[in-house]
Amino acid sequence: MPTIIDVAKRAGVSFKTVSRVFSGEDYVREETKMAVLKAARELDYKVNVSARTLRAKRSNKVVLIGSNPSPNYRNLFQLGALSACQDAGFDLVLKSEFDESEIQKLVLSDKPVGIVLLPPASGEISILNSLEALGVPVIRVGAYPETGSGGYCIYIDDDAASFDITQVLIQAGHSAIAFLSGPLSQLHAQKRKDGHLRALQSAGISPKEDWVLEGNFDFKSGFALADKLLSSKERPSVIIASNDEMAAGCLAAAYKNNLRVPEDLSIAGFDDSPIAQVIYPPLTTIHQPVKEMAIEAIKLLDVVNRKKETGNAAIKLDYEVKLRGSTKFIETTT
Amino acid sequence: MPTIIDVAKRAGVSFKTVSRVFSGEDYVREETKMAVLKAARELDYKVNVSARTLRAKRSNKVVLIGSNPSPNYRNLFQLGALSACQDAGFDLVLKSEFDESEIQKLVLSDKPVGIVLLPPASGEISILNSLEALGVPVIRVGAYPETGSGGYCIYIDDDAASFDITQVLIQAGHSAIAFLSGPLSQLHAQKRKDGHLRALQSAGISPKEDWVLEGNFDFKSGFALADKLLSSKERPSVIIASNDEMAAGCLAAAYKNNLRVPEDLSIAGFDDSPIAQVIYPPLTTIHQPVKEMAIEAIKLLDVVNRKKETGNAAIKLDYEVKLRGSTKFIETTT
DNA sequence: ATCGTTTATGACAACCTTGTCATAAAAGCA
DNA sequence: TGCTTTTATGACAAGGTTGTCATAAACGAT
Repeated sequence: MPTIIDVAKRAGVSFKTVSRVFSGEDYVREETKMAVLKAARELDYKVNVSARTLRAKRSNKVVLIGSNPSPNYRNLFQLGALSACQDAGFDLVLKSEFDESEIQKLVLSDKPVGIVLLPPASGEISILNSLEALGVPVIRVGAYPETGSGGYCIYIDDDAASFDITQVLIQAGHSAIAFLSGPLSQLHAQKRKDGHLRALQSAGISPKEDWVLEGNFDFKSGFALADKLLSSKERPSVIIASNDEMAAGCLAAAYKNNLRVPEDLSIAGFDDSPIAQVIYPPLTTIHQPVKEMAIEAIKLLDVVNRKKETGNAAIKLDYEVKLRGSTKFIETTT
Repeated sequence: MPTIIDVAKRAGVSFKTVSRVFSGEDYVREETKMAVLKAARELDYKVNVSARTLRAKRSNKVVLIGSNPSPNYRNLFQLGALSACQDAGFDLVLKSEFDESEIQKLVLSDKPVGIVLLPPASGEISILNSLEALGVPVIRVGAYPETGSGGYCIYIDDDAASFDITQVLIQAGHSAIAFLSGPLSQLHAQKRKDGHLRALQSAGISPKEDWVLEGNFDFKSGFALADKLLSSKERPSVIIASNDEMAAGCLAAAYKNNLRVPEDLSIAGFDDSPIAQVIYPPLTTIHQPVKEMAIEAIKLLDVVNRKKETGNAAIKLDYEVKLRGSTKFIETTT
């Protein structure tokens, strides 16, 4: 493997200049830069990450902490993050849970480029604070800038998305609408509920208290709650779940109760995770650009890494209502 | 952060001796070793991986190449590999696909501890050969020692597992059995089919040609094939799919065709991936110890890494038939 | 023309570990 | 005993990069 010195010789400059080119330092003439890059290309030079890390006391690791209960969401995010990391030359290190002392050790010994937090960890202020104290850039996915003082946030407008999907279902002729929220201690779960209620209100529908239930973002709670809803006398015509896992649970409960979807019951989810299309009928849901969020997260870290200073920013991405087979359009007799 | 030198001072030995202790070299008195470890503990010393990698020209990266079409299988394996890597002090680098030139570059520049291949890449001899030529240890998951000359194999007996689940269903009273195989170019897909046919034969059931179909290990092909099976005149009483994704597709097709599972149709899968319990009814399937396979894979690499030499071995793990709600036991009127 | 500032480049040390070689003590053997 | 071999430890260099400092040229302002 060629080193910086080989490239320097070939380009006729000092090895320090080559270093400058590859570490993105200033003060290299455009002409010199080109010559260096040409020489590097000819030799197929690759920077030695270990040496760089050793000297610069900064690794190329990105730590992804994913304690999200939905494996589909996690998996999708990982995939996006993975390819973005490959492009940026970062190593993706996965941690399944947030363990303060472990992370602290990791940060101190490895000096990672940054830490990406998935919900619900991304919403916990105590976590944010302890990471900021370590001076490591933090990207919070699915968290809002109004929570916590700093860090970088990447999010969608959960409130508006929930409003939209509810509105669409109302326009489809539904009025007996049940809603399964996530744990309300999580801000995005709360926002999804808020948006839903707002849509009901603006349509003049008063929410039935028994039909707004709190789940846990997983299949099991979705199944249990929907089973309860469907086995009682008065049934909703549609259940909106706050994520796709819970929606899958609703679907299961429907079949258990001998109801056909969407003929007897409509179901909607949230996330558009892979599971949405691996069940029958495919799920009406909110498409969240999870992969794009991952890519933005890594891009952000790349910028922060180059600038060598931490700041803060918030990126709001667009969502999309996906109408699929799990919801029925009721003919309104006008 | 303390270095090897700090530890050496505290323990009253040379830094080289400390290095010996941490890199597992021979020729350190037990007594000295203990003193070093004590000093290291007191200082909370951690080896600097970059420095080690730089000097030893060997990284602590494990490359996991997962081109498996079942995201659930991949995800589960990743999780197991991840925690095992953390224990062993390895970094897990994920690659979604096998790209010969990319991998070659990676091996040459990073000198990874080893490469873990998931199916179907693990079964392709050309891949194995090109990796062996690079001299990097290869762990093949779901591949058989009889394929290819070397490397390390971790697998289950697909033939026997398929035999067993088929036999269980026959004993449950089924005789109209359809089977969806994976792509027969993949050896484990072929074995699952073989085991199935063997079980039919040993029960004196002659397989219907139209009921043994080749799918692609994904939801879509499972759905399409089952839809075809179920919309024809003569229906099987059970469909055995070669993995859970395809079984989920069968379930969807059943609902589409207005059939109740398991009342009108039984379904069985293979893998016991998370999806098996996130559908309704939960899937009768073969539990594959995917996490254990991942852990074994990393353990193997750890051993190989310490010995600094590549050999070969094969580890066969146990499977288990999981009977769940998706299959019906037919009362036999004796 | 002179001086201060910015731009561009180089020389050299430092980062922390492992590899190589040297050396001394202990053990094995004739 | 005297010799070779094994065990145990240390001194020192090397690995490829970036940080620091020095220096020279180019530029701008007086």
